[in-house]
Amino acid sequence: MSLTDRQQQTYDYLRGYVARHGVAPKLREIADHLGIQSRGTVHRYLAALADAGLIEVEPDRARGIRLTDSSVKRFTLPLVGRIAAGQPIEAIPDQDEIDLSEFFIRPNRFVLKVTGDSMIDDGILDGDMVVVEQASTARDGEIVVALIDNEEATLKHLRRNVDGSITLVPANKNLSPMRYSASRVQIQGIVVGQFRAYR
Amino acid sequence: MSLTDRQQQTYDYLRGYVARHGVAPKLREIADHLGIQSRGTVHRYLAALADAGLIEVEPDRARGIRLTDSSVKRFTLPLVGRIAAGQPIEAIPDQDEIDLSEFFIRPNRFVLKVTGDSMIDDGILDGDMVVVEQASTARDGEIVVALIDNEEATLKHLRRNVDGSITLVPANKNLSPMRYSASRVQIQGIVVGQFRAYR
DNA sequence: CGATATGTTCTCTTTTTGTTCTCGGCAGAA
DNA sequence: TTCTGCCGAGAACAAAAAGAGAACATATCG
Repeated sequence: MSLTDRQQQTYDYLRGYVARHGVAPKLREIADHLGIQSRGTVHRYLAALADAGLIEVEPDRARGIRLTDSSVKRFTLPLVGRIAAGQPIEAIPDQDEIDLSEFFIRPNRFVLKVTGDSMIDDGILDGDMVVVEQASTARDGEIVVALIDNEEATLKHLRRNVDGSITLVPANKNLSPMRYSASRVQIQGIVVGQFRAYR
Repeated sequence: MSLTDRQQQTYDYLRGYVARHGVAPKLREIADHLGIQSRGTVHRYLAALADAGLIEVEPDRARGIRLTDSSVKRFTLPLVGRIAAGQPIEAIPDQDEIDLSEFFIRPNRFVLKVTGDSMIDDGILDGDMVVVEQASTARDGEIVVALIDNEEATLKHLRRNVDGSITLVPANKNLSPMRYSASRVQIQGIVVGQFRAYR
């Protein structure tokens, strides 16, 4: 059995709403979206969707609609493929969805907003957000949040020198690496991700 | 079991308050925030939250509310502050959490993995992911996924010329803008975000 | 200690939300 | 044409939730 137009629209709206808000809408909200006044009519659509097995309804509960199994992972986006200059979009096999929470969300992580251009050659621009994992040590070459003399916090590449001192290397041709004794530099975290929103 | 709107609002306020002040608010403060007079009503919400396992309440204690471990939202990260070269980390007031789902997860969006260096001057590197919103038109200057002659897909800045033709502008000094008649260029989406994982 | 603030429990009323129903309009099929 | 299915409006009702506020218990602080 297939859905009518209105039932399909209701279902589409439901999925989008849940993706955006994490909870189901009220019947009134669905009615507003469909441009109708009657909650009763909406209820009939929901009954049809429940009948088709697409949703489950908890009786008498506000927002008591659940999407069944379906593709309702909240934090996933479809990963369509690879794009390159001069090539058509290439599909990526065996990976059709990317879970952003697995990408970024772990314990002991936090977000910093970046000001300044010291990492611009690594594609970390002024205004970008970086995801930082709390750590007091880091491997050579990693991007770290370092606190110098308990005063200045910076974002730099870490380089350990043979004599035990530490060099903090910016990713910006106009800036110079700075060398410090190990005691002056305290590592606060390691950059594990970066993101940016355009609008 | 899921939360009602008011319970959710109470919970959101709690999390923000704790992040800001380090301690839980009083019932009166919660009531003020919700715009109601009754502490009793607030208490009922707290009971529901405790029932859901999101908080623990120490009886009769002022500010005796604790957030449970499980109350860490899966898709939010604490936004600690701003980091700049040569400055300590600066706390950002009134914004304690960043919801990555609000940032990225919307209907009609998908992710592409970028190959190539054509947008490197905009901080979009080889291997980065871009979040694309499906669209057939775009405003001048926006980064778009464009299909040329139904064959080649590229990531470029859009520039509309006065004669109606379209110029696709790479963000790479070594590459040149390319001009096409409007009929040859089909816009498939607008880049609304970008992210990258380092390990 | 007393005074005040805060949390707890309770009842009552109002509002919101979901549920069920009837009615009529409309379009396409028989 | 009639019949049927889908749609929308809205009334009436039930359940849940919200809000107010009183009364009391406990904590906190001078």
